[in-house]
Amino acid sequence: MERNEGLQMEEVLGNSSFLANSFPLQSIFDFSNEGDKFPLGFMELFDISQQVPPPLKTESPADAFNLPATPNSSSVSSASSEAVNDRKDGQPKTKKQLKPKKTNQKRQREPRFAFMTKSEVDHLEDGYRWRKYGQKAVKNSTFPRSYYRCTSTSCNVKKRVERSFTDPTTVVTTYEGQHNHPSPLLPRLNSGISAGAASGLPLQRAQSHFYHHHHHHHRHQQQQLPFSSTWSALNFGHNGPTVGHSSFKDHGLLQDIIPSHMLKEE
DNA sequence: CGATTTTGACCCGCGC
DNA sequence: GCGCGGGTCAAAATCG
Repeated sequence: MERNEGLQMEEVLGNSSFLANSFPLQSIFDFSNEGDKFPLGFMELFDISQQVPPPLKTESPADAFNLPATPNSSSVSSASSEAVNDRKDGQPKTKKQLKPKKTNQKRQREPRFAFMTKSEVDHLEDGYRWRKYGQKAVKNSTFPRSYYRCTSTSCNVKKRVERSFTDPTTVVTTYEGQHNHPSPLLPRLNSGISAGAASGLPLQRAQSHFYHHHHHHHRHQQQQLPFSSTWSALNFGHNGPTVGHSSFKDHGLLQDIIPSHMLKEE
């Protein structure tokens, strides 16, 4: 029952609310390891134009995110490498709608990383094309969670989007996997970074903060935003992510992105 | 008319 | 073994 990563993150976010006050939008990254071929902390990649001190032991994300030009702030969560669930396979029971997928292989979940962003639109533009393949109600939340998959063939990157229940102005976006192809959009700014992205570094575009004051006459998701501002690259920092304010080791939270006990706790 | 979204059925692991 | 909850499929409906 406790697998509400989003909520957990909210919690974190909530703790660092001061952050929210300082920045138009914020995000929380959640990833776990396994791709740390880069010596850089994600913060550095975050804003390549200016060097930021490594986040390694930052207790408060805010410190590290003292960038005027970078509207995004982040914290790390964790990812579970646990074999979560796969799809179907096995034998058709008595139903007719079974898909004969004879792959008994457990789909190992790829590391996931998530971040929260203040935004009115649920689906943030990130330079890739996605096809929605599902939507489910989130427990303890009135907002649903949407599941997207990268439309590029052979690219199995998945993305999950849900609005925070405790803070409806924020959306939690969780990415799973890495793109193995360049972004279909984007002018041409993948010079040095593309290499990193291609090798194993998830690259995520920071959202611009002037998101909302664009216009909001309807509730359509998918909104084009000015690709210009900042680029943020996420790097897995082996361990020692900065979440919330506590030291946050990798033994509790890093297991499964967040057990959630948001409202049930008390 | 092809690509994408919608949406209920189905799957699966887990806790009881 | 059943029910719950998260996740996925796929047919029908929509969109562009």
